[in-house]
Amino acid sequence: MRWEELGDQPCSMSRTLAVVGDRWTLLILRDCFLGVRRFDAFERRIGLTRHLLADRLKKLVEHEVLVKVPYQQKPLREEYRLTDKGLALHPVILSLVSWGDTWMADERGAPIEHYHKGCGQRMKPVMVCSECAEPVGPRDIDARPGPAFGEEAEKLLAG
Amino acid sequence: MRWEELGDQPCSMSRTLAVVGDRWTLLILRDCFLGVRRFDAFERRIGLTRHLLADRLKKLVEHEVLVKVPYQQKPLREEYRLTDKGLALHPVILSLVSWGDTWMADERGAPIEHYHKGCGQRMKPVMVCSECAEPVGPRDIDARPGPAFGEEAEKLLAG
DNA sequence: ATAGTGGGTTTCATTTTGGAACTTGTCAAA
DNA sequence: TTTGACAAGTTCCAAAATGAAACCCACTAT
Repeated sequence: MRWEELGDQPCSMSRTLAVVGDRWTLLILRDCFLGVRRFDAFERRIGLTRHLLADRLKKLVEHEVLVKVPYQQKPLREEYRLTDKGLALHPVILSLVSWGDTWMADERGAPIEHYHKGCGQRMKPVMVCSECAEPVGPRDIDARPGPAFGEEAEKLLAG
Repeated sequence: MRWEELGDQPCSMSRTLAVVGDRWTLLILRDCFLGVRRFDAFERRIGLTRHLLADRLKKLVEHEVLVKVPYQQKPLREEYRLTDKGLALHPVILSLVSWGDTWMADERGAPIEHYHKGCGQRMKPVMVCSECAEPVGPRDIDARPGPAFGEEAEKLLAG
């Protein structure tokens, strides 16, 4: 299976990964949430080649995760900003960072500390249920195929 | 920058991506959370080549996200199970799936529906602050470099 | 006139991936 | 007793993606 086919799977995770499931793309998005907007800033901070950076930014714009917004005319210069669709990826970034803080830190602890502006305390993100607000763990969720789950995909459940 | 260097960055996200930042790896983990444990089951469900599957599983075992557990002798057969470190990736998988449900679904809706066993209702995962339990959005977090943030990395903040 | 900046594109060698066949140890059926 | 199947890989080769470096273009500042 190739990249493009991934997006056609009857699985939300496959479809998500078809858009952001790439280490460079996720690092670009991390920087977007930190306020980075320009081509050369991404290049310097992330250390990827211009070639790939141009390609990944183009794909993110095609998928409407980022938009190009002019910030100057003569010569035309555009910067990349998160759309609502892009901003909605915040929990993804947050959970990746949080896992790294907990499981991949060295003896000095997490490189970046996160403070919640609302309560002022140092925090970790926690996943809860939208309906009852209780924390959700790996065994707390029942996944049932809905109407959009194709028939040909049913057989995979058996496998 | 190559894969391996990524894990040496003073950034929890880079370190996380050095372990799981790969579309196949994330699809393997999705299946792990659905209870898949065997080589050929991963192969059939995900549709990746055995070559890559073997490579990705080996890396996940090296990083202690999965463990190999024998389930039969003569001939020896082993299955892959999530460790505590692996189980801790649940919020990552959940947030990826949830984003896909919201932003990549077709007109028929999400392919899989998620029910919270605790309250029985159809749910979405929500990120909240560990300290005050309020939902956290992109603008609600203040990221400050901690003691483990290297000096050479400070300059990136300016860029 | 020269150098610098921002945002790329081109070229080409090196890596990674996809696809398919082959391996090893064991059991079960014809 | 040959044949086939299963599970979990490994090997081989062609095709695709990546990394490094150079090049391009429209401006601006010195």
